[in-house]
Amino acid sequence: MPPETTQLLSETFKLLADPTRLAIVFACKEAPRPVGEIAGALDLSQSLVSHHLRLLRAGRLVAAERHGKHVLYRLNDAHIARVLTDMAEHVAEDHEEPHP
Amino acid sequence: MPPETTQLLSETFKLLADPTRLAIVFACKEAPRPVGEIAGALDLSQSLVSHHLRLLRAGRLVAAERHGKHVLYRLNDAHIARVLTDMAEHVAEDHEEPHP
DNA sequence: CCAATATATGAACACGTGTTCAAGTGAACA
DNA sequence: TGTTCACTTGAACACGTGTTCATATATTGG
Repeated sequence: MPPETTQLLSETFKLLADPTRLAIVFACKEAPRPVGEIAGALDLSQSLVSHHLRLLRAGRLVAAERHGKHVLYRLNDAHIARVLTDMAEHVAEDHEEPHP
Repeated sequence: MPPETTQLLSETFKLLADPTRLAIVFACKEAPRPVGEIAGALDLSQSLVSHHLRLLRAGRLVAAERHGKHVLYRLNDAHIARVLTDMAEHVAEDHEEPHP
């Protein structure tokens, strides 16, 4: 495992490591959504959502596409969706240790 | 998507969001390894590795098992391994935009 | 071209967290 | 039993980063 790969990987995980940003990612998981709609749905300022989307786009977790006045954001590829699903399943598993 | 789920998910991703910690996780991906061996392989202090493993264990990303003097650490479940694999594939994809 | 809507950007503040150094447990073997 | 090896824990420092407020860019309609 080369250190530069570890570095890049950790930076990508870092993008999912903030609750607000993660909520934004989930918000455009099913269908591409414009910034304002995401902000409205999550009750966040447009500015904040835009800042986060900028980072997410830089890390290639989401992709943007312009439609008239709106800019639609979507997940970048299937890997991301799978990572989200698998990690969601992980945390969904119950935390119980078997009772001795 | 309930906010508490988003919170928990982001905290889990946060554990993978540090290069050192991520390297430690990868170090015990194939086989369970004692702390000292991980520290040696990655050229980190035992203290630092132990601190990180504590967090990783709290987040149930790794599990510990005592073998005599040594404490062996391994990945907690298959979800984690899959998340690592998928994300590694994601970052491995080339960053090229199609040339217009 | 001007107004209006939608998104992006910049600066600055407040806060969490990775790291180190030092000292504390705990198991094993003589 | 006491010494040594393997690991854990605590305190303290330095640094990155999420958020807000204010301002800038871009695209459509009149």
